[in-house]
Amino acid sequence: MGVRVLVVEDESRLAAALQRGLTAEGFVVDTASTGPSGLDAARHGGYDAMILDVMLPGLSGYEVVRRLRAEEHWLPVLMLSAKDGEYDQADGLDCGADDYLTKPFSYVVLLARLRALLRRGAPERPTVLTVGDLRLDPARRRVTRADVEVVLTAREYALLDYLIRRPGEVVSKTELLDHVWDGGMRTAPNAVEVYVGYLRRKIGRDRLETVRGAGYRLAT
Amino acid sequence: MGVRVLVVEDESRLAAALQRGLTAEGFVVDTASTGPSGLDAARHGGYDAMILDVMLPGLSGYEVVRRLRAEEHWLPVLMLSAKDGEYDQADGLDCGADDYLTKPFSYVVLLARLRALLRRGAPERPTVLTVGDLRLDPARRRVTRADVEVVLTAREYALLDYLIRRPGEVVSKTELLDHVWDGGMRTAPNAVEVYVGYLRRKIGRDRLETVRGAGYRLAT
DNA sequence: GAAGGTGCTGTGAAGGTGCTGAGGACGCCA
DNA sequence: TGGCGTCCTCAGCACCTTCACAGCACCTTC
Repeated sequence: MGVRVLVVEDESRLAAALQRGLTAEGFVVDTASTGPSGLDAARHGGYDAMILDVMLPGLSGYEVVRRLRAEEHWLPVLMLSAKDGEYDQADGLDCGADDYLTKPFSYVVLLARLRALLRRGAPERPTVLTVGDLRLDPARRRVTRADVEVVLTAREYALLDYLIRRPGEVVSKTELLDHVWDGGMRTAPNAVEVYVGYLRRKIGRDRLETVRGAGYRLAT
Repeated sequence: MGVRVLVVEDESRLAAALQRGLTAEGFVVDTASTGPSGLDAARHGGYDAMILDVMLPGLSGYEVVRRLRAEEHWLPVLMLSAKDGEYDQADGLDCGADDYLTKPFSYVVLLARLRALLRRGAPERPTVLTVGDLRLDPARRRVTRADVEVVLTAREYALLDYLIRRPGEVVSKTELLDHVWDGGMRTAPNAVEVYVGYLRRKIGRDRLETVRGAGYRLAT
């Protein structure tokens, strides 16, 4: 007997597509189209995993997971949500979901994540990274300095993210270009200098040391 | 013998669920239900990790970690807390916890984080090269002499890096030109002499011996 | 002791390295 | 369409590093 998956999704076209696709992969799929009916099915249906939309009539996806967890049902939950900004990924994970996908998503990615969940491997949300009074929360994509939020652009954030995982170590421009920028993109090394400059203005000039001829170092 | 985990949680249903789940995963699990008893068990039980609720009778989870850390117990701690706003994630991390989960949480996520914590147990200590009171840390690209930082230029650093890996051995100028300078560049051997001079001024005159007609040797 | 070899160091030129402000390209949104 | 934010390039500048050179000190050899 196959692996049983519950799909809770009110958009009937998407629900049907998922059911078809997952069935073709060998899963046994049931669907529900409202919050309450999904919750009920999850409680009693003996499923191995649940794919759960956030926007549902009757009860939101968040609420469904929250109630399940409160009742100590540990069914793996993969949440789906439109990227409308109102809700974000951190909310989804905070309410007890195991993984999270933003619409529009790739079916292949969904499948991969579902399989990972079934293997009991929730994606690890990294801890909040801290260096001095600088704090970076990857799940929320938030950076604070002395508890004051610092607003960073995508690139600035990616740069800080890379550096803060190796505090005190010297990281070369080439390495940064490879990992923070797209390695194949042939961005000029000067871009690194420019963004180091931006970052310094936001997190403090002395926090990011230049090691001439070698790279940059986040002061510990 | 398995990995030993201590669960400190006063809600008995959750404690039981965790014990059951973690045991099924192969962990050896003990539980405590109050702050003081948890602290005591953590001190003396030889656990590999602790899962610790914040709200506990007798002594809060924060206080438990704080006291453990004050006594220099570095047991990995995963904190659990209700997201009621009064306490937040930062508090948990600030008081010395290693990771933090907000209730309601996903069991799979808890498992993933716990495993991450146990893995992280052995923090990677990059090699530091030492000769006498001279220390060179390649990752941080930092050189200290009697614990005082010595600031080196790129070339000086490269030279010292090369020499410190062969302490006590005589290294010829040609070899240095080949490895520290670009071998093809046809730099005059005098450059080596110049940089040996620079280095001597910074790390101490007697640390770098001249072997006339043969090369240089880093005194051990 | 003279002569030549070897190594040391101060000077200064050349060029390298990094920082910054300006501004173009692009995508997004109203 | 225009305004805005972001990304990134470019050019100019300031500063630092590197290295050649030359003069000198010292050692070795004869």
